[in-house]
Amino acid sequence: MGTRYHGTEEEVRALDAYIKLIRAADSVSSRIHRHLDETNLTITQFGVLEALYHLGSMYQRDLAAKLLKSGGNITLVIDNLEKRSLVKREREPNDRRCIRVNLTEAGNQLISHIFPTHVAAVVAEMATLSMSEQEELGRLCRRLGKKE
Amino acid sequence: MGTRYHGTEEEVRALDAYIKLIRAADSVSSRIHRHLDETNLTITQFGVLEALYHLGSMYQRDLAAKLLKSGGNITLVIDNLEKRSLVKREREPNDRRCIRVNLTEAGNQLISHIFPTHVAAVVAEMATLSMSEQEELGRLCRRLGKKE
DNA sequence: ACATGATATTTTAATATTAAATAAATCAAT
DNA sequence: ATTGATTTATTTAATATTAAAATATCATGT
Repeated sequence: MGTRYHGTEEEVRALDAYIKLIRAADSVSSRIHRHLDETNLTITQFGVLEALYHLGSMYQRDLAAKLLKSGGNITLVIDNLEKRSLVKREREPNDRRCIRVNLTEAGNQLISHIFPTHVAAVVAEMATLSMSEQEELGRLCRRLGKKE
Repeated sequence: MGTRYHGTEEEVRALDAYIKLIRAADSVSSRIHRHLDETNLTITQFGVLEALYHLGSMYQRDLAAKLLKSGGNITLVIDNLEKRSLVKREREPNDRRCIRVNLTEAGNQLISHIFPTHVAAVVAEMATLSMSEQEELGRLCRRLGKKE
């Protein structure tokens, strides 16, 4: 009972920073996305709508790359959004392997309605840190994420 | 096509820091846990074994709280670990609602074998940042995570 | 033209994850 | 002591997620 890990200073510092990073991302993200409850959107579904809203219609391949998800996953997420008529598929004539995903009118209405709420939630959540601290966090995280 | 979000400075900074935080946590965690591939353990399964290894036997309730997962999820994860004989369940005599989860000998062997690899991966990954940067990241993340 | 290889999507099988409903055990309070 | 509320674990239903296999399409080189 209670034998916590005792490593070198370097190890303890790395483990500590790592666990705090994971926990912060987890709890911040779940608080920020709480407003999605009313819409019955999952985080990934929101991510798809948001990408289409800001970048225009996209291939499933590009959605997968942008959202860091597998192709099979995107297929299912698009299926579920399509069932709710929030997006529609369209086969690309020039390259019939590809499928272009578009917002429907309903999808566009929904995301344009909830995106400002999302921004407000992000701002409120990050306001725990000062402006310069947010910038510092961004710098550190970018270096950590950008490895390969 | 390509209409990126244009908000106030405050909004852009918050959104930027937020997305970098999420991406860093995601990619760092997936790189760190790559070594689990050989063991066929999922991240949550690893989390359960690690908690039991360092804290001793625990109730499912406490595992759920520590790993920030729902009770139903923990039930399934323990099911799958139990199938592989890595943990065992034991009803608590004093309070028969509770179930105490223990490492088996095989579970103990496995986690004590892979934990040093895990630590090495964390150290290597976090070495992108200097010691003081790791500490700064930890401080910022702790404040962000600790809200409520 | 045809074989080969690469790419995009879908499907399948397994686990994760949550919310909600259920069942069992305990606790509290009159 | 009995009723009522709380707590713990399980089950169920739905979506997420990945890896791997299967399909379909395109591109290339001969």
